[in-house]
Amino acid sequence: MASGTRERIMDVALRLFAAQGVAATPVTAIEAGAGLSAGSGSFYRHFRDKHELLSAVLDRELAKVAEDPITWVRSPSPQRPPETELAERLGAELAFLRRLLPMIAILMWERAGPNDLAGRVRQTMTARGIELGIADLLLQAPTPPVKDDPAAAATVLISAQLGYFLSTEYFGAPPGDVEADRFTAMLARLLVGRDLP
Amino acid sequence: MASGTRERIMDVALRLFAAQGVAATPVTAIEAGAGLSAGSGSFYRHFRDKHELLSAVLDRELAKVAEDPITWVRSPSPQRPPETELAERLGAELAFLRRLLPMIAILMWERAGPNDLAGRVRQTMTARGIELGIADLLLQAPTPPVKDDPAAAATVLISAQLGYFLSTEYFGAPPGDVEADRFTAMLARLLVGRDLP
DNA sequence: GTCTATATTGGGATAGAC
DNA sequence: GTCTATCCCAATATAGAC
Repeated sequence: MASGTRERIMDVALRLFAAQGVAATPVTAIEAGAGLSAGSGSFYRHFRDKHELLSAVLDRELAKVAEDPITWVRSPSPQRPPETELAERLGAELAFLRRLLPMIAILMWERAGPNDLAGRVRQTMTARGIELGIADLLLQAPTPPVKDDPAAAATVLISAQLGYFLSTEYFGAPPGDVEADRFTAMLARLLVGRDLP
Repeated sequence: MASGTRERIMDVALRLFAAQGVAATPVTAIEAGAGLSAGSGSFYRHFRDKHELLSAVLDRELAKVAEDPITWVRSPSPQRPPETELAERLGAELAFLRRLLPMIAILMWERAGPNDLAGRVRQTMTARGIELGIADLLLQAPTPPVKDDPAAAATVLISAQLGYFLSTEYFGAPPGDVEADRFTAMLARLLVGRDLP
């Protein structure tokens, strides 16, 4: 089918937009990447302009991410220590953020844009339970600080994950060159607060 | 002095670059903002091209930030509980990040660029003790997790700060709408781990 | 639906007068 | 050191043949 072209255009655009920004990605490059002739306006048979393309790409991607469940082990052995379970969940969450990365990258570039990109991405992150789904797990092993203010604890958790992720992606390395496993393990340990004085 | 123009150009450029990105900021806009005639090439009497301007702006800004000490209370009353002191220090750190914001924003936009922007900003953040200066404070009140792996704990700390900050700046709101004080207080509490089971 | 060709604009950069 | 004027190119978008 010839209208797979539209899909191919969106695939390429997502990749290029994320890699170099919307402004820095000429339509000609998108055409080339989609197997069309570089200077031809063939692109415009499929989208009115670049902005419409951007919208379409984001909608499709957000929809995909929204469908695709976070794959983490749904506590198969319910007797494991809570910090282990939490650490695993945190790892899955980092992977989920990695899926969102292209959109986050675009968001950074298009901050000033007319579309409410921030809102749209934020909504997906929220809806996917990145924010709220956490709180209930925290409540499984609540240390006093967490019990006092679960929302703040969840904020610390999400912030740490997001910061670690963005630092790795944008600065090329995690803060302090600590690998992901070590990071999530520590974060889980601090939240669950086992071995204490 | 007429060569204050160069400084004015850099001032305007920093603002515009941070607000809308380098690519989206035409030289004409910079000229206009600096009080020069919009279409004139007067800009080029001061900088060879936009890339040189970008470099100059970053260097100047990084130098400024490097000189300017983080203003936090250097433990005036040494008997305060460590989580209070830590919370204060975390607050000062957030303010410091806010100073770095324009450069972080530029970094996000210019990720693909030829200059090693990421490296330069990262170096400043590191040099300023954002990474290492933390560890010693942590050691003032080391909970077992922190004692076991101070580097990982520091990474959690920095990541949380960075994530909270970026989320606020780019998504328009902190994760979970928790204000800064509540956030830093919780982070400090989790790290210092006072009241425990 | 894709091509070649082209109109058109916006922005980077230079020339030369003042 | 700033101006006016201009060149040049890259990129958007369209026209019309196939």
